[in-house]
Amino acid sequence: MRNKPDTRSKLLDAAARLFYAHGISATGIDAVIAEAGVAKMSLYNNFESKAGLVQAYLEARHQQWLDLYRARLGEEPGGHDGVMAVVGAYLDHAEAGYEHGFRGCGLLNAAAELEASDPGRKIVAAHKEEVEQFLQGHLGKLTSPDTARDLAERISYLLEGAISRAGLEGDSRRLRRAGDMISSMVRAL
Amino acid sequence: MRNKPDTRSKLLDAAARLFYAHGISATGIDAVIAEAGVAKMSLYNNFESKAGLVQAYLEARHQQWLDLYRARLGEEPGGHDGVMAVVGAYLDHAEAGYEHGFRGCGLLNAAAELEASDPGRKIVAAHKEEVEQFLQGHLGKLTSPDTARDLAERISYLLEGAISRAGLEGDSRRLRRAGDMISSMVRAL
DNA sequence: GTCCAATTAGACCGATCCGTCTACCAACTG
DNA sequence: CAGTTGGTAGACGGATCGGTCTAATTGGAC
Repeated sequence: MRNKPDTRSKLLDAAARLFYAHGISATGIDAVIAEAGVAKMSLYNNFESKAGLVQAYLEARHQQWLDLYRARLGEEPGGHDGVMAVVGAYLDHAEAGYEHGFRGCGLLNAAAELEASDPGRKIVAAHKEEVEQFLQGHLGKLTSPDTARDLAERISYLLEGAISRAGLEGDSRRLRRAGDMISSMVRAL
Repeated sequence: MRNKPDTRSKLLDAAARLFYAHGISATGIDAVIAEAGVAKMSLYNNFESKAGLVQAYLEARHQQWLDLYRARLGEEPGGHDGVMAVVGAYLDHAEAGYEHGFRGCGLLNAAAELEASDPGRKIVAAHKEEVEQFLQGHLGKLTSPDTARDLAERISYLLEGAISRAGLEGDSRRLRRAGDMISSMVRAL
């Protein structure tokens, strides 16, 4: 195996930057390899096609969110803290300092330019479903299963709506306001 | 002036179908004119460029939403009915029977593939802001201005989040559930 | 030192991109 | 009638698209 700089990672990082900033279809293969500083054949050695690179991008983005979430999540968090760890992961993503500006949730943006039948949409749908499950788990410590389920759904909508509107405006303020709403909803349980 | 079939409308309708179903960058000019059944020069007689066509698409989509909303809005609606007219417009869009499937809010999807600096994003941001203002106006009939403002913001997030998740799943169920949440929130005022 | 697998730069492919241009045509206006 | 307007069909251009290929080079593993 070759040593560290890791061609595949360079490609994935470059693709992530460009896909997020300019969109997926607007980003050509040549732009990705130039940004990665890598030969074109290296892309096709590591990924089956552009679609394969997109798939890997979606999965990496999902994993990144999980990492942010786990970093926010202490051990044995209470219900309120657990919910706020989810909110915190959204805030971290929004405030990550993108070169070309914050443009909302990368996974939602990607899904928005994929055909209805594209398997990438399922990845994004599953990711959002998993986030809702995390919320439901935390809320279950504070209230009945039925209430936890309903509230998790409601909080999911608040978060996704807030990050969409925040993306349109280019900053995280609306996400912070949604976080405040969510915090007080959970505290009121 | 030429008579009815109206070349410009044919182009705008064709562009709307293709842009919504396949995304904007993935839709070429040649596909648009083929779908419209129109010569290429007719596109450039009616629009400055593809970007101009996109701009017109965004404005038309905004106008369509306003039409759906006004159709739902009786005269002198009460606060609850007014809010539910907004919700109804979202539902109408979701259930409009797209050839290639429901894929969420066309304006959010479009914004998702526009650069942060693209003027089209401002159109979408302003549209969402206007929707929130409508909500605030209706809620103002039922409660204090401060509460109306806060609740309008919250309902906006619920709606945008619900339509995003509904789009990922390809049907309007999540939007209906959000509508139920919103209805009971407003009734509780 | 020899081998091997990964990487390199870049030529090359056919297809498609957005946009321009020409030449012709149909319908309405005066 | 002549003139104007907006449409048609399609060739054309240069750029870029995703993807393949070759030939030379690299850096361990043995």
